[in-house]
Amino acid sequence: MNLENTQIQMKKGILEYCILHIISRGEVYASDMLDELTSAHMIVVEGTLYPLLTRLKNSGLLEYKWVESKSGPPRKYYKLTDEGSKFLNGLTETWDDLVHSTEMITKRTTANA
Amino acid sequence: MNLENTQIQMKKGILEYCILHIISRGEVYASDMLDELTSAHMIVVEGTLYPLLTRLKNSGLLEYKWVESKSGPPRKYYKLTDEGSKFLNGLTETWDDLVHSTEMITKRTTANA
DNA sequence: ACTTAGTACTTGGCCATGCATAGTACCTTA
DNA sequence: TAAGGTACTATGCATGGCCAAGTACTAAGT
Repeated sequence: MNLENTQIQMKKGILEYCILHIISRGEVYASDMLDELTSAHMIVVEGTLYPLLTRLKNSGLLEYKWVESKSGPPRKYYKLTDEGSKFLNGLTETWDDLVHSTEMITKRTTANA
Repeated sequence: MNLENTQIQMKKGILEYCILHIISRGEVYASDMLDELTSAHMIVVEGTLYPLLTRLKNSGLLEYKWVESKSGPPRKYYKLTDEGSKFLNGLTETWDDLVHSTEMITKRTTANA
């Protein structure tokens, strides 16, 4: 039980939410997402992102099309399906609730025993 | 891959943070924590809380003392160790960073492709 | 004494997901 | 042909929240 491990645990599920949000704003491929996540200081590695995208696609929340690239192999450009949009709405509510609940606890200063 | 499952995943690690925070404000036992978590709308069940407390104690972040009760079996009253206080400080920073990073992504409205 | 209900804590196994690591495949450049 | 970069894939592990069942102690009713 160390800090680094808890950081990892805290990220579980949140990443899914962030990824769906990024894709909701326009068609992107994996490296675009990594760039944006990195610039927001949300560290993610390939080995996490690619399996997540595959899971989301297999669940019907995402779809992609192959697009030729001028500098390398073709890329998968992702976008949300209708189901993905609905799912994202649900996640947004869940996340907002969670942040709010956490604030109710951590902003309290009086004891309760 | 459904909403309920993602809610569960999102809670990973965050609960640990909330529990440590509650204990940091005064000695409490498990039911006190459940009451406060419930009133903050953070749903937690016994089967989650008790193992978590045991893990935190075994890691040296918590310590407890038995206190007799007038209405049932004795209770374990928990408090933070010095190490637990330091750990909580680290978690606070991690959580604030994570919330901030998530906001940077979810409050953006312009596309990036 | 015995049963019933309530409170407090324990234990074992399941599952999803982030991560580490290694690997495949394609393109460009020299 | 070789070297390097880019993009995607596959396998297996560790963690922690959950479920379900169980133990143990107290109080109240008969």
